Amino acid sequence: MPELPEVEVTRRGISPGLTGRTVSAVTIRAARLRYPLPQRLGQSIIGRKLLTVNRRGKYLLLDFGNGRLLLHLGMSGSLRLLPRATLAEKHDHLDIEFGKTLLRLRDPRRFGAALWLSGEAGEHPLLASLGLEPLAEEFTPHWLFSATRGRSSVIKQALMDSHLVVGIGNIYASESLFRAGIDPRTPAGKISLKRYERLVPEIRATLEAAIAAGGSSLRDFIHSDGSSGYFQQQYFVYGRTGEPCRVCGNSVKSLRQAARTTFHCTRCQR
DNA sequence: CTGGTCACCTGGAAGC
DNA sequence: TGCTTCCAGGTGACCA
Repeated sequence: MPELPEVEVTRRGISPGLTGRTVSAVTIRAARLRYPLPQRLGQSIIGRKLLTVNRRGKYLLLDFGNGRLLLHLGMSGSLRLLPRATLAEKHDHLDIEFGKTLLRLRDPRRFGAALWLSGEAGEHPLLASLGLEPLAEEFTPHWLFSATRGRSSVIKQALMDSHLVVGIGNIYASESLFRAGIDPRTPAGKISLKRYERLVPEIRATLEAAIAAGGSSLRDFIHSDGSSGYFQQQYFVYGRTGEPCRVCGNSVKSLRQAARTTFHCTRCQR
């Protein structure tokens, strides 16, 4: 379930080995994921150098100078660096070869995306409407307070709205709200500035801790499936229905919000 | 414009 | 054992 931390760890995992390298081959094995795959990608990037690997929200942007390859991992996607000759398996949809190294996109549930953006990345509709980066300086308690005035939707959904703030998915929304002591059912527009002054730092701390946890497995990243360590961190509430709250011992509860499961502690979060 | 719901896809777990 | 059903999740589409 790649949320912002997993995508950032992926970026840090592939960037050093690929930046400045020249594309030697491209293989596409599927017609589409969320969107049709760019079947002519090879014509655009073979012989060109990868200049940078950037992240915007949960999107990765590989800049080749003449355009950018936008990648999204959906909920089951992964990117790995492998030796060129590594045989492809069932859900390996896209390979980009850089000499003897291979960048491989695997995505069993096909919720991910690969798009070739020949124009300015910011002009693409998928990127143009994105909200603030939660780790950027602009994401302040006062900004979130102002942006949510008049919103009747609950805070859990507001945090997961990528047009407001990017990168926070179901896991980190529940975890951040627990750490801030806020009931996930509270309307976002009714939360005080004082409470956002607690929530914003907790969002940052949650994301940064997850990046650090994944970062510790970066060394394995190159040769493994990239999943080691990411999800083995200790969640406070996520996926712990019926288990004791790590802070007060009360039973962790779950509920459905917008067709998603939310986990919370009714004693710690009010 | 806002908010709420659903489809997309597949593998794995749970239920029978 | 083997079949069926449910669930997970990010995001855009769609509707009220």
